[in-house]
Amino acid sequence: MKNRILSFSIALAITLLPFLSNPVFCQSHHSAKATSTTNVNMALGNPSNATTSTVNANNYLMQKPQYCLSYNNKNHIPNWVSWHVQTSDIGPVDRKNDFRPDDLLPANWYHVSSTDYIRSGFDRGHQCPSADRTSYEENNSATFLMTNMIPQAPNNNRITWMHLESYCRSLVFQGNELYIICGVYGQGGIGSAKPDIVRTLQSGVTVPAQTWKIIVVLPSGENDLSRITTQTRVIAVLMPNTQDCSKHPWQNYRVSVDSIEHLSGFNFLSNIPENIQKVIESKVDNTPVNKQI
DNA sequence: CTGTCGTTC
DNA sequence: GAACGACAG
Repeated sequence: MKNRILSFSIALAITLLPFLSNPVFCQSHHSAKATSTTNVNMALGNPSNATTSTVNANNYLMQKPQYCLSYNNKNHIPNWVSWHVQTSDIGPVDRKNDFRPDDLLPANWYHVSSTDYIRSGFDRGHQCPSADRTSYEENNSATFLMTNMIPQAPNNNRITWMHLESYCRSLVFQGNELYIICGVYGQGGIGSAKPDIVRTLQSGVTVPAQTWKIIVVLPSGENDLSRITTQTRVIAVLMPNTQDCSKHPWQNYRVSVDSIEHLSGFNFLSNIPENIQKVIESKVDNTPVNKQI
């Protein structure tokens, strides 16, 4: 009996240790300024008022140490995924490639599997990128849950979108931390299998028409949203989920946050004071980007 | 030319 | 596990 309790305690400690030492998770506890939420990954707000009620199946909130999302059970893809990235999130861990269903979805819902995208002409496109979560194995592994994936046209995913992801990481290495949120809009994309518009994969997963992303750039520092001012750089893009997306670099797809709000009906950056939101959401980023990334 | 990143099969 | 494409350096 004694041994059992002892071995259970050890098992518990082993289970909890990586979790408790995970900087992403720990930081979520002292993001004092994040008002309605304690998770650093959605510190700037919950753009669709997603909830953890299973009744709210098409706007179902999932909070993970690595990222947060609103899941759409009708479309079988997330409405949006939100995360925070800083230098400590990027480490030595190899890409795990363990694409798999997300067991944390309610048991009676359809669980998208890794094979649902097979031969569809669309990539299993990460929302929170693998390369933004390489500090610990479990953090990288978490990005391969299918609730973090959308059917993404290969040229969108591997070229234009990836260049923006790389550019974001270069901003982190230059001494910034980023609050990122991205998601989908509409239905019907053009993948690599045929030149026609595809509305759903054979497995029933919705193919979005557009992908969008919003990046708030802050110099690395204490996790305090009061540092966000009218001068804070915000990059927002909206691009087609098609193969010819890559005809232009991501810079050409820059828009205002306002325009994505009008399109989607979401309310972004809602934890920032209104007067500041007003200014930074109406601008279109025009910072020159030297390299072709 | 090698390394990185995101993929497919 | 092998191979691919698009870069960056």
